[in-house]
Amino acid sequence: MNEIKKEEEKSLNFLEEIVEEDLGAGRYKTILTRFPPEPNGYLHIGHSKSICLNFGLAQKYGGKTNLRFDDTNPVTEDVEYVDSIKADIRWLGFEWANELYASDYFGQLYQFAVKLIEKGLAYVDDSSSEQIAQLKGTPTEPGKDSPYRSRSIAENLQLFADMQAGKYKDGEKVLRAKIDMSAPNMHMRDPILYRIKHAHHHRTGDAWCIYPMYDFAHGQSDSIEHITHSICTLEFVPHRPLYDWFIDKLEIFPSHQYEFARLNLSYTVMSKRKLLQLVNDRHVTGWDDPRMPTIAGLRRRGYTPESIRTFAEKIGVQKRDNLIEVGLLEFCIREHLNRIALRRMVVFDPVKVVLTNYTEDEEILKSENNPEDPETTYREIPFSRELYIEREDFMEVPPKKFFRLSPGQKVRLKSAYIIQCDEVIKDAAGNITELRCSYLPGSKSGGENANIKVQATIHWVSIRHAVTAEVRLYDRLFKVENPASEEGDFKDYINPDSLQVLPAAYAEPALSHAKFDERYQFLRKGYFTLDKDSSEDKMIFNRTVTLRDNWAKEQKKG
RNA sequence: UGCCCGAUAGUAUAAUGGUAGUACGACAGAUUUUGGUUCUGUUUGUCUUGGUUCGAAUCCAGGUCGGGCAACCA
Repeated sequence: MNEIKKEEEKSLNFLEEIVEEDLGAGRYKTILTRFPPEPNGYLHIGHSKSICLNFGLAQKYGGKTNLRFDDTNPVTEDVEYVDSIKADIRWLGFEWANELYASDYFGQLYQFAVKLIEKGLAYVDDSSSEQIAQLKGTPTEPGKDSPYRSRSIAENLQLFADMQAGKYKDGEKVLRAKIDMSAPNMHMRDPILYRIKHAHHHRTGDAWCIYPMYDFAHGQSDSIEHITHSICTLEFVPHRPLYDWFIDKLEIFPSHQYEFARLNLSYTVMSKRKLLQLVNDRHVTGWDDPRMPTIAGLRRRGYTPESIRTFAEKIGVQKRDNLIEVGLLEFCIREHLNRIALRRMVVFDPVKVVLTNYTEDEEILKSENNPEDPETTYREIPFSRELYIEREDFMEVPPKKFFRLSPGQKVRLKSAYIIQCDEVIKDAAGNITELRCSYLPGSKSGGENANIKVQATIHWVSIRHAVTAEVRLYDRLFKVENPASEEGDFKDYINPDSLQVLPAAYAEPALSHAKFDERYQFLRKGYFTLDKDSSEDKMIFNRTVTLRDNWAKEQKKG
């Protein structure tokens, strides 16, 4: 009976449909995908969609995925990025079949170019970039042939060899495909195949002074590796005819390109160019600033690989432009952290509570590390006469639906006693400095008065036993949903309050053993993780995400 | 004003000629020693106009709107 239901739940996305169709028709025995980053920046959450798609597709259908660095432009690329990209993919939980570089194929690509020249399908052009742009025409007007277009095959062969041999300076000559200067698709108007760059390449060093363009490298690299499904983003759709043209003319393995819509996330930006600006202009502290949508930033913020993979799964994939609500990402991380995070009590903005009728020196109480854990373990929490509670958990004149502490009212201290507020002490300026309360004996867990109902349970710490920690609270980086589509400079929409630092929050002593790979829920506050800036004598916590907060919602309603 | 891609609740995503479904959100309620979690319920949608058909989100035609394309970037 569940057969049909299950079938429905597992509806395929359009890429899975293509793969199943190809496999079913026997076009391939097994599939091979690839993730092809250019090592010129850090990976971001948008890349994780592509990573999950490429690796996920291969995993699902028993195939493999190559990691291939698209390193055809030596001036923008660097090994720093190669290393970070590999680390990020591994952290996300994927392993590639082969680590490859487009630069591995420079020799073969050169031979492909020679073959095209020999077939009369490529020529060396001496025009300047301005002249080439001039003759290219516009989307609505056809282009015109270059004066160098009709050079003989022999001359082209010689000139191209000279280009490769370093006889010319940057920009003096290019190699172009001879296709159709009046093609309605701009990419087919004799695209440039090779340009001269006397630049040091991070892998091939100074072996080459000519470098292939993206269009002449990507498809051929796919083909060399026998990639069956080359999945990329929508902006490459107009490149596909060219991708196919090269494969056809070169008579090489027919890889096929398929395109999907890139991920856009609300309240952030997703282009490397913009992210680089944020770093360079010091709007953030680096590529791994916890407010950045980079994988490194999300990791430092406390996101888990599982949550990002779940997110990629949930957003699905299609060819229409999209703007995903960041709320969905937050849902995914909360869902995971709720299951794994250790509960701890931390007071951010303290107000002192003195239990006037508490006569013991101290006592040790117990509290769950994680109530969601089927095998719940417990930690010890010291309790004493003087405590801190959150300032916002007390109101002298409470509004209607305020359930917390107020004069004459009772609340429960989590895993401890019920207390009642008897007296409010203020300084000369009228600020509340201390709350004099009485506790209800026998009201702690297991006690004879433990079942008395109170409206709220709040967190607390014993002042004498508290440890301090710096807490960094993050908010969205931008004030608007889609900064990239807004008028003017996207940086004008940066949220000035995206970081709030609390130099000293008061935590229960159990938190002093915090570990870098551990996740914590500060009760009623949110999920936190230790930041890499922490030292032996100073703990620094990043807020990954807040808890859902219906009380805040209620307050907003007025 | 050329070529290409796209349009299903607020946001995503299914339904592949036959009951418009799911998730997130929102709203309401139950449970709760976290105003958390969990559970239950409610809410809102096929861009438009024609056509084909017994039947159209789906096929066809026109329109509208959104996006991409004129780097010696990828």
